[in-house]
Amino acid sequence: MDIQLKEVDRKGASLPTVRRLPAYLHLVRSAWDEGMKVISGTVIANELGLEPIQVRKDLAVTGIVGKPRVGYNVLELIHALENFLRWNEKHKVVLVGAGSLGTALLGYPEFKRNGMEIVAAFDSNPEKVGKLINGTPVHSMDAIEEVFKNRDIEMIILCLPTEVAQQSAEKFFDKGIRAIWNFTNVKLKVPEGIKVQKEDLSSGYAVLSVRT
Amino acid sequence: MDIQLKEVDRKGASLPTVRRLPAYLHLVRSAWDEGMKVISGTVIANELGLEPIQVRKDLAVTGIVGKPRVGYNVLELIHALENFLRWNEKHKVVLVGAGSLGTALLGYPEFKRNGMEIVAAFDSNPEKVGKLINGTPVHSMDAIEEVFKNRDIEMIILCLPTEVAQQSAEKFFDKGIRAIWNFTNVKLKVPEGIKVQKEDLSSGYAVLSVRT
DNA sequence: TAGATTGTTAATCGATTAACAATC
DNA sequence: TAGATTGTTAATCGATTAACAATC
Repeated sequence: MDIQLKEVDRKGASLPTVRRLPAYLHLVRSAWDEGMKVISGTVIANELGLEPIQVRKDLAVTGIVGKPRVGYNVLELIHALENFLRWNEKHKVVLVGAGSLGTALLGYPEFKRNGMEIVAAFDSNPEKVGKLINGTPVHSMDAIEEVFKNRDIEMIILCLPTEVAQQSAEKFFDKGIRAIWNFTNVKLKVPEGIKVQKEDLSSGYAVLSVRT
Repeated sequence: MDIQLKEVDRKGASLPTVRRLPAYLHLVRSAWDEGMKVISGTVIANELGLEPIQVRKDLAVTGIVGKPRVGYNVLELIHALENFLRWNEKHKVVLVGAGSLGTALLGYPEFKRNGMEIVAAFDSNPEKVGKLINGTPVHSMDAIEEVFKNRDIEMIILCLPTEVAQQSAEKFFDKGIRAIWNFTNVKLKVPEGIKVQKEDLSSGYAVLSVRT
Protein backbone atom coordinates (compact mmCIF):
# COMPACT_ATOMS: atom_id res chain seq x y z
CA MET A 1 0.00 0.00 0.00
CA ASP A 2 1.19 3.46 -0.86
CA ILE A 3 0.84 5.75 2.12
CA GLN A 4 0.85 9.42 1.33
CA LEU A 5 1.82 11.44 4.43
CA LYS A 6 2.67 15.06 4.99
CA GLU A 7 5.37 16.03 7.42
CA VAL A 8 4.31 15.50 11.03
CA ASP A 9 4.66 18.21 13.67
CA ARG A 10 3.99 16.60 17.03
CA LYS A 11 4.59 19.75 19.07
CA GLY A 12 2.26 21.72 16.82
CA ALA A 13 -0.80 19.69 17.73
CA SER A 14 -2.88 21.16 20.53
CA LEU A 15 -3.34 19.21 23.74
CA PRO A 16 -7.11 18.79 23.28
CA THR A 17 -6.44 17.42 19.82
CA VAL A 18 -3.86 14.93 21.11
CA ARG A 19 -6.28 13.75 23.79
CA ARG A 20 -8.94 13.01 21.17
CA LEU A 21 -6.67 10.97 18.92
CA PRO A 22 -6.97 7.70 20.87
CA ALA A 23 -10.74 7.78 20.44
CA TYR A 24 -10.32 8.19 16.68
CA LEU A 25 -7.86 5.33 16.59
CA HIS A 26 -10.17 3.06 18.55
CA LEU A 27 -13.10 3.85 16.28
CA VAL A 28 -11.17 3.46 13.06
CA ARG A 29 -9.73 0.12 14.16
CA SER A 30 -13.28 -1.09 14.80
CA ALA A 31 -14.29 0.14 11.37
CA TRP A 32 -11.44 -1.87 9.87
CA ASP A 33 -12.50 -4.96 11.78
CA GLU A 34 -15.95 -4.52 10.32
CA GLY A 35 -14.51 -4.52 6.83
CA MET A 36 -14.70 -0.81 6.05
CA LYS A 37 -12.02 0.41 3.67
CA VAL A 38 -12.82 4.12 3.73
CA ILE A 39 -14.41 6.38 6.33
CA SER A 40 -15.37 10.05 6.16
CA GLY A 41 -14.83 12.70 8.80
CA THR A 42 -18.58 13.14 8.92
CA VAL A 43 -19.13 9.52 9.89
CA ILE A 44 -16.40 9.66 12.52
CA ALA A 45 -17.92 12.84 13.94
CA ASN A 46 -21.36 11.27 14.19
CA GLU A 47 -20.02 8.20 15.93
CA LEU A 48 -18.10 10.20 18.51
CA GLY A 49 -20.51 13.12 18.94
CA LEU A 50 -18.10 15.70 17.54
CA GLU A 51 -18.25 18.27 14.75
CA PRO A 52 -17.00 17.12 11.31
CA ILE A 53 -14.75 20.15 11.00
CA GLN A 54 -13.12 19.32 14.32
CA VAL A 55 -12.47 15.76 13.19
CA ARG A 56 -10.86 16.95 9.94
CA LYS A 57 -8.69 19.46 11.77
CA ASP A 58 -7.64 16.88 14.35
CA LEU A 59 -6.81 14.20 11.81
CA ALA A 60 -4.83 16.68 9.73
CA VAL A 61 -2.11 16.81 12.39
CA THR A 62 -1.26 13.19 11.68
CA GLY A 63 -0.45 14.05 8.08
CA ILE A 64 -3.27 11.92 6.69
CA VAL A 65 -4.59 13.04 3.32
CA GLY A 66 -8.18 12.19 2.50
CA LYS A 67 -10.04 12.11 -0.78
CA PRO A 68 -12.82 14.66 -1.36
CA ARG A 69 -16.18 12.96 -1.79
CA VAL A 70 -14.80 9.70 -0.36
CA GLY A 71 -13.10 10.20 2.98
CA TYR A 72 -10.01 8.61 4.46
CA ASN A 73 -8.51 5.25 3.66
CA VAL A 74 -9.11 3.34 6.90
CA LEU A 75 -5.82 1.50 6.91
CA GLU A 76 -3.85 4.62 6.08
CA LEU A 77 -5.64 6.47 8.85
CA ILE A 78 -4.83 3.77 11.39
CA HIS A 79 -1.18 3.93 10.41
CA ALA A 80 -1.14 7.73 10.44
CA LEU A 81 -2.64 7.87 13.94
CA GLU A 82 -0.35 5.13 15.25
CA ASN A 83 2.64 6.83 13.70
CA PHE A 84 1.78 10.24 15.10
CA LEU A 85 1.25 8.81 18.59
CA ARG A 86 4.36 6.64 18.20
CA TRP A 87 2.17 3.71 19.03
CA ASN A 88 3.56 1.69 16.15
CA GLU A 89 6.74 1.16 18.19
CA LYS A 90 7.14 -0.73 21.44
CA HIS A 91 7.59 1.38 24.59
CA LYS A 92 9.01 -0.25 27.67
CA VAL A 93 7.33 0.85 30.85
CA VAL A 94 7.42 -0.06 34.52
CA LEU A 95 4.60 0.14 37.00
CA VAL A 96 5.28 1.32 40.54
CA GLY A 97 2.73 0.31 43.12
CA ALA A 98 0.71 -2.81 42.38
CA GLY A 99 -2.29 -1.96 44.53
CA SER A 100 -5.78 -2.18 43.15
CA LEU A 101 -5.38 0.67 40.67
CA GLY A 102 -1.94 -0.55 39.59
CA THR A 103 -3.29 -4.04 39.13
CA ALA A 104 -6.13 -2.71 37.02
CA LEU A 105 -3.69 -0.88 34.76
CA LEU A 106 -1.59 -4.04 34.42
CA GLY A 107 -4.66 -5.77 33.09
CA TYR A 108 -5.87 -3.00 30.78
CA PRO A 109 -5.68 -4.53 27.30
CA GLU A 110 -5.83 -1.21 25.42
CA PHE A 111 -2.31 -0.27 26.54
CA LYS A 112 -0.66 -3.29 24.99
CA ARG A 113 -2.53 -2.63 21.75
CA ASN A 114 -1.00 0.85 21.79
CA GLY A 115 2.62 -0.18 22.02
CA MET A 116 2.96 -0.14 25.77
CA GLU A 117 4.95 -3.02 27.15
CA ILE A 118 4.84 -3.18 30.93
CA VAL A 119 8.01 -5.15 31.61
CA ALA A 120 7.86 -5.12 35.41
CA ALA A 121 5.99 -3.91 38.45
CA PHE A 122 7.43 -2.81 41.78
CA ASP A 123 5.72 -3.19 45.12
CA SER A 124 6.79 -2.97 48.74
CA ASN A 125 4.46 -5.77 49.82
CA PRO A 126 6.59 -8.95 50.24
CA GLU A 127 3.49 -11.07 49.57
CA LYS A 128 3.36 -9.74 46.02
CA VAL A 129 7.08 -9.78 45.25
CA GLY A 130 8.13 -12.70 43.06
CA LYS A 131 4.61 -13.32 41.80
CA LEU A 132 3.01 -12.44 38.49
CA ILE A 133 0.12 -10.00 38.28
CA ASN A 134 -1.69 -10.19 34.97
CA GLY A 135 1.46 -11.70 33.53
CA THR A 136 3.80 -9.02 34.82
CA PRO A 137 6.51 -9.96 37.36
CA VAL A 138 6.45 -8.02 40.64
CA HIS A 139 9.76 -6.94 42.14
CA SER A 140 10.85 -5.41 45.40
CA MET A 141 11.99 -1.78 45.23
CA ASP A 142 15.54 -3.07 45.86
CA ALA A 143 15.56 -4.62 42.41
CA ILE A 144 15.32 -1.35 40.47
CA GLU A 145 18.95 -1.40 39.35
CA GLU A 146 18.70 -4.96 38.14
CA VAL A 147 15.40 -4.49 36.29
CA PHE A 148 16.58 -1.37 34.48
CA LYS A 149 19.94 -2.85 33.46
CA ASN A 150 20.44 -2.89 29.69
CA ARG A 151 16.84 -2.03 29.01
CA ASP A 152 15.54 1.20 27.61
CA ILE A 153 12.63 1.80 29.94
CA GLU A 154 11.04 5.07 28.95
CA MET A 155 8.36 5.65 31.53
CA ILE A 156 7.11 4.74 34.98
CA ILE A 157 3.46 4.56 35.94
CA LEU A 158 3.06 5.74 39.51
CA CYS A 159 0.19 4.22 41.50
CA LEU A 160 1.29 4.73 45.09
CA PRO A 161 -0.20 6.13 48.28
CA THR A 162 0.28 9.90 48.61
CA GLU A 163 2.81 9.67 51.43
CA VAL A 164 5.45 7.66 49.57
CA ALA A 165 4.89 8.99 46.05
CA GLN A 166 7.67 11.60 45.90
CA GLN A 167 10.37 9.57 47.62
CA SER A 168 9.61 6.46 45.58
CA ALA A 169 9.56 8.36 42.30
CA GLU A 170 12.99 9.78 43.09
CA LYS A 171 14.51 6.33 42.96
CA PHE A 172 13.86 6.30 39.22
CA PHE A 173 15.13 9.79 38.34
CA ASP A 174 18.60 8.63 37.33
CA LYS A 175 17.49 5.49 35.53
CA GLY A 176 16.99 7.10 32.16
CA ILE A 177 13.23 7.47 32.22
CA ARG A 178 11.76 10.35 30.24
CA ALA A 179 8.22 10.32 31.54
CA ILE A 180 6.11 9.68 34.62
CA TRP A 181 2.44 8.90 34.43
CA ASN A 182 1.30 10.05 37.81
CA PHE A 183 -1.91 8.59 39.26
CA THR A 184 -1.19 9.90 42.76
CA ASN A 185 -2.54 13.12 44.25
CA VAL A 186 0.95 14.54 44.60
CA LYS A 187 2.41 17.31 42.43
CA LEU A 188 5.79 15.68 41.80
CA LYS A 189 9.03 17.62 41.83
CA VAL A 190 11.14 16.16 39.05
CA PRO A 191 14.42 17.08 37.36
CA GLU A 192 14.39 18.74 33.97
CA GLY A 193 14.00 16.28 31.15
CA ILE A 194 11.33 14.20 32.81
CA LYS A 195 7.81 14.94 31.68
CA VAL A 196 4.99 14.32 34.16
CA GLN A 197 1.40 13.64 33.19
CA LYS A 198 -0.88 13.80 36.21
CA GLU A 199 -4.20 12.00 36.18
CA ASP A 200 -6.88 13.01 38.61
CA LEU A 201 -9.70 10.50 38.78
CA SER A 202 -11.76 12.97 40.80
CA SER A 203 -11.91 15.57 38.04
CA GLY A 204 -14.38 13.60 35.96
CA TYR A 205 -16.52 13.13 39.05
CA ALA A 206 -16.34 16.88 39.62
CA VAL A 207 -17.68 17.56 36.13
CA LEU A 208 -20.61 15.22 36.71
CA SER A 209 -21.28 16.72 40.14
CA VAL A 210 -21.41 20.27 38.84
CA ARG A 211 -22.98 19.82 35.43
CA THR A 212 -25.77 17.36 36.22
CA MET B 1 -17.85 30.36 62.02
CA ASP B 2 -19.31 32.98 59.77
CA ILE B 3 -18.97 31.94 56.15
CA GLN B 4 -19.32 34.73 53.66
CA LEU B 5 -20.31 33.39 50.25
CA LYS B 6 -21.43 35.03 47.06
CA GLU B 7 -24.11 33.45 44.93
CA VAL B 8 -22.84 30.34 43.17
CA ASP B 9 -23.31 29.79 39.42
CA ARG B 10 -22.36 26.19 38.70
CA LYS B 11 -23.14 26.38 34.97
CA GLY B 12 -21.06 29.53 34.65
CA ALA B 13 -17.82 27.85 35.62
CA SER B 14 -15.75 26.65 32.68
CA LEU B 15 -15.00 22.97 32.31
CA PRO B 16 -11.24 23.38 32.78
CA THR B 17 -11.93 25.29 35.98
CA VAL B 18 -14.26 22.58 37.30
CA ARG B 19 -11.65 19.92 36.55
CA ARG B 20 -9.04 21.79 38.60
CA LEU B 21 -11.23 22.22 41.67
CA PRO B 22 -10.59 18.74 43.12
CA ALA B 23 -6.85 19.44 43.16
CA TYR B 24 -7.46 22.66 45.09
CA LEU B 25 -9.68 20.84 47.53
CA HIS B 26 -7.13 18.12 48.07
CA LEU B 27 -4.36 20.63 48.70
CA VAL B 28 -6.39 22.84 51.00
CA ARG B 29 -7.50 19.86 53.07
CA SER B 30 -3.85 18.92 53.54
CA ALA B 31 -3.09 22.49 54.55
CA TRP B 32 -5.83 22.28 57.16
CA ASP B 33 -4.46 19.00 58.47
CA GLU B 34 -1.09 20.71 58.85
CA GLY B 35 -2.68 23.40 61.00
CA MET B 36 -2.81 26.23 58.46
CA LYS B 37 -5.68 28.64 59.02
CA VAL B 38 -5.20 30.83 55.98
CA ILE B 39 -3.68 30.22 52.55
CA SER B 40 -3.03 32.60 49.67
CA GLY B 41 -3.67 32.01 45.99
CA THR B 42 0.05 32.48 45.41
CA VAL B 43 0.92 29.60 47.72
CA ILE B 44 -1.71 27.36 46.14
CA ALA B 45 -0.39 28.23 42.70
CA ASN B 46 3.18 27.36 43.67
CA GLU B 47 2.17 24.04 45.14
CA LEU B 48 0.20 23.01 42.06
CA GLY B 49 2.38 24.58 39.39
CA LEU B 50 -0.28 27.05 38.25
CA GLU B 51 -0.45 30.83 37.84
CA PRO B 52 -1.75 32.79 40.86
CA ILE B 53 -4.24 34.66 38.70
CA GLN B 54 -5.67 31.36 37.47
CA VAL B 55 -6.08 30.11 41.01
CA ARG B 56 -7.89 33.28 42.06
CA LYS B 57 -10.19 33.14 39.04
CA ASP B 58 -10.92 29.47 39.61
CA LEU B 59 -11.63 29.84 43.30
CA ALA B 60 -13.89 32.82 42.64
CA VAL B 61 -16.50 30.54 41.05
CA THR B 62 -17.10 28.90 44.41
CA GLY B 63 -18.12 32.24 45.90
CA ILE B 64 -15.21 32.33 48.34
CA VAL B 65 -14.11 35.80 49.39
CA GLY B 66 -10.50 36.26 50.40
CA LYS B 67 -8.78 38.98 52.37
CA PRO B 68 -6.23 41.17 50.58
CA ARG B 69 -2.77 40.76 52.05
CA VAL B 70 -3.85 37.58 53.87
CA GLY B 71 -5.41 35.06 51.53
CA TYR B 72 -8.31 32.68 52.03
CA ASN B 73 -9.57 31.22 55.27
CA VAL B 74 -8.69 27.55 54.85
CA LEU B 75 -11.83 26.18 56.46
CA GLU B 76 -14.06 28.54 54.52
CA LEU B 77 -12.32 27.55 51.32
CA ILE B 78 -12.80 23.85 52.00
CA HIS B 79 -16.49 24.45 52.60
CA ALA B 80 -16.83 26.67 49.53
CA LEU B 81 -15.20 24.05 47.29
CA GLU B 82 -17.21 21.19 48.78
CA ASN B 83 -20.40 23.20 48.48
CA PHE B 84 -19.74 24.16 44.86
CA LEU B 85 -18.96 20.57 43.91
CA ARG B 86 -21.91 19.35 46.00
CA TRP B 87 -19.45 17.10 47.78
CA ASN B 88 -20.80 18.14 51.17
CA GLU B 89 -23.82 15.92 50.50
CA LYS B 90 -23.93 12.13 50.09
CA HIS B 91 -24.42 10.85 46.54
CA LYS B 92 -25.58 7.29 46.07
CA VAL B 93 -23.87 5.53 43.23
CA VAL B 94 -23.73 2.03 41.79
CA LEU B 95 -20.82 0.38 40.04
CA VAL B 96 -21.48 -1.81 36.99
CA GLY B 97 -18.74 -4.28 36.17
CA ALA B 98 -16.51 -5.36 39.03
CA GLY B 99 -13.50 -6.33 36.96
CA SER B 100 -10.06 -5.08 37.81
CA LEU B 101 -10.80 -1.44 37.03
CA GLY B 102 -14.17 -1.57 38.78
CA THR B 103 -12.55 -3.16 41.81
CA ALA B 104 -9.91 -0.44 41.87
CA LEU B 105 -12.58 2.25 41.85
CA LEU B 106 -14.45 0.49 44.67
CA GLY B 107 -11.30 0.77 46.73
CA TYR B 108 -10.42 4.36 45.82
CA PRO B 109 -10.62 6.25 49.14
CA GLU B 110 -10.81 9.72 47.59
CA PHE B 111 -14.34 9.10 46.32
CA LYS B 112 -15.82 8.42 49.74
CA ARG B 113 -14.15 11.56 51.06
CA ASN B 114 -15.94 13.44 48.31
CA GLY B 115 -19.46 12.38 49.15
CA MET B 116 -19.64 9.37 46.88
CA GLU B 117 -21.35 6.40 48.45
CA ILE B 118 -21.08 3.27 46.32
CA VAL B 119 -24.05 1.31 47.62
CA ALA B 120 -23.72 -1.71 45.34
CA ALA B 121 -21.84 -3.29 42.48
CA PHE B 122 -23.23 -5.42 39.67
CA ASP B 123 -21.36 -8.18 37.91
CA SER B 124 -22.30 -11.03 35.61
CA ASN B 125 -19.73 -13.37 37.12
CA PRO B 126 -21.57 -15.78 39.51
CA GLU B 127 -18.34 -16.25 41.46
CA LYS B 128 -18.47 -12.62 42.54
CA VAL B 129 -22.20 -12.30 43.18
CA GLY B 130 -23.09 -12.37 46.87
CA LYS B 131 -19.59 -11.43 47.96
CA LEU B 132 -18.20 -8.13 49.17
CA ILE B 133 -15.52 -6.29 47.23
CA ASN B 134 -13.83 -3.61 49.27
CA GLY B 135 -16.90 -3.59 51.48
CA THR B 136 -19.40 -3.22 48.64
CA PRO B 137 -21.92 -6.02 47.99
CA VAL B 138 -21.87 -7.50 44.48
CA HIS B 139 -25.20 -8.33 42.86
CA SER B 140 -26.29 -10.12 39.72
CA MET B 141 -27.73 -7.95 36.96
CA ASP B 142 -31.12 -9.50 37.78
CA ALA B 143 -31.16 -7.65 41.07
CA ILE B 144 -31.26 -4.14 39.60
CA GLU B 145 -34.92 -3.57 40.43
CA GLU B 146 -34.43 -4.68 44.01
CA VAL B 147 -31.26 -2.66 44.60
CA PHE B 148 -32.76 0.56 43.23
CA LYS B 149 -36.01 0.21 45.17
CA ASN B 150 -36.68 3.19 47.45
CA ARG B 151 -33.19 4.52 47.04
CA ASP B 152 -32.22 7.67 45.22
CA ILE B 153 -29.25 6.39 43.25
CA GLU B 154 -27.99 9.26 41.13
CA MET B 155 -25.25 7.73 39.03
CA ILE B 156 -23.78 4.52 37.65
CA ILE B 157 -20.10 3.94 37.07
CA LEU B 158 -19.65 1.83 33.99
CA CYS B 159 -16.59 -0.47 33.90
CA LEU B 160 -17.57 -3.13 31.40
CA PRO B 161 -16.08 -4.74 28.31
CA THR B 162 -16.86 -2.81 25.13
CA GLU B 163 -19.24 -5.41 23.73
CA VAL B 164 -21.79 -5.31 26.55
CA ALA B 165 -21.48 -1.66 27.56
CA GLN B 166 -24.45 -0.20 25.67
CA GLN B 167 -26.91 -3.01 26.37
CA SER B 168 -25.98 -3.16 30.04
CA ALA B 169 -26.22 0.60 30.48
CA GLU B 170 -29.73 0.54 29.00
CA LYS B 171 -30.97 -1.53 31.91
CA PHE B 172 -30.46 1.50 34.14
CA PHE B 173 -32.03 4.18 31.93
CA ASP B 174 -35.45 4.03 33.59
CA LYS B 175 -34.17 3.70 37.13
CA GLY B 176 -33.95 7.41 37.84
CA ILE B 177 -30.23 7.88 37.35
CA ARG B 178 -29.08 11.29 36.17
CA ALA B 179 -25.47 10.52 35.27
CA ILE B 180 -23.21 7.82 33.86
CA TRP B 181 -19.49 7.81 34.46
CA ASN B 182 -18.31 5.87 31.46
CA PHE B 183 -14.95 4.10 31.65
CA THR B 184 -15.62 2.01 28.54
CA ASN B 185 -14.47 2.82 25.03
CA VAL B 186 -18.04 3.11 23.82
CA LYS B 187 -19.81 6.35 22.97
CA LEU B 188 -23.07 5.63 24.77
CA LYS B 189 -26.44 6.50 23.32
CA VAL B 190 -28.56 7.70 26.23
CA PRO B 191 -31.97 9.33 26.64
CA GLU B 192 -32.22 13.05 27.31
CA GLY B 193 -31.74 13.90 30.95
CA ILE B 194 -28.85 11.53 31.54
CA LYS B 195 -25.44 13.16 31.46
CA VAL B 196 -22.48 11.02 30.38
CA GLN B 197 -18.90 11.69 31.37
CA LYS B 198 -16.52 9.54 29.34
CA GLU B 199 -13.06 8.78 30.67
CA ASP B 200 -10.38 7.63 28.29
CA LEU B 201 -7.36 6.22 30.09
CA SER B 202 -5.42 6.25 26.83
CA SER B 203 -5.59 10.01 26.38
CA GLY B 204 -3.05 10.71 29.11
CA TYR B 205 -0.77 8.13 27.55
CA ALA B 206 -1.22 9.87 24.20
CA VAL B 207 -0.08 13.18 25.69
CA LEU B 208 3.04 11.55 27.10
CA SER B 209 3.73 9.75 23.83
CA VAL B 210 3.52 12.91 21.75
CA ARG B 211 4.99 15.50 24.08
CA THR B 212 7.99 13.63 25.45
C1' DT C 1 2.89 52.94 56.84
C1' DA C 2 4.51 49.81 53.13
C1' DG C 3 3.65 46.01 50.65
C1' DA C 4 1.37 41.69 49.62
C1' DT C 5 -2.78 39.98 48.01
C1' DT C 6 -7.50 40.12 46.35
C1' DG C 7 -10.96 40.78 42.74
C1' DT C 8 -12.37 43.24 38.61
C1' DT C 9 -11.92 44.84 34.03
C1' DA C 10 -9.31 44.59 29.81
C1' DA C 11 -6.03 42.32 26.64
C1' DT C 12 -4.13 38.31 24.75
C1' DC C 13 -3.86 33.85 23.36
C1' DG C 14 -5.39 29.59 21.58
C1' DA C 15 -8.99 26.40 20.25
C1' DT C 16 -13.20 25.74 17.85
C1' DT C 17 -16.23 26.75 14.27
C1' DA C 18 -17.55 28.79 9.78
C1' DA C 19 -17.01 29.67 4.96
C1' DC C 20 -15.72 28.13 0.70
C1' DA C 21 -12.79 26.79 -3.25
C1' DA C 22 -10.89 22.49 -4.91
C1' DT C 23 -11.85 17.89 -6.22
C1' DC C 24 -13.06 13.14 -6.99
C1' DT D 1 -22.64 15.90 -14.13
C1' DA D 2 -24.14 16.87 -9.34
C1' DG D 3 -23.06 16.68 -4.85
C1' DA D 4 -20.48 15.14 -0.87
C1' DT D 5 -16.26 15.72 1.27
C1' DT D 6 -11.62 17.50 1.94
C1' DG D 7 -8.36 21.06 3.39
C1' DT D 8 -7.33 25.93 3.83
C1' DT D 9 -8.09 30.52 5.30
C1' DA D 10 -10.80 33.56 8.14
C1' DA D 11 -14.01 34.52 11.98
C1' DT D 12 -15.65 33.53 16.37
C1' DC D 13 -15.64 31.97 20.80
C1' DG D 14 -13.85 31.02 25.21
C1' DA D 15 -10.07 30.49 28.42
C1' DT D 16 -5.92 32.34 30.22
C1' DT D 17 -3.11 36.05 31.42
C1' DA D 18 -2.14 40.94 32.38
C1' DA D 19 -2.94 45.29 34.58
C1' DC D 20 -4.28 47.71 38.41
C1' DA D 21 -7.28 49.83 41.93
C1' DA D 22 -8.91 48.49 46.44
C1' DT D 23 -7.66 46.91 50.90
C1' DC D 24 -6.12 44.84 55.13
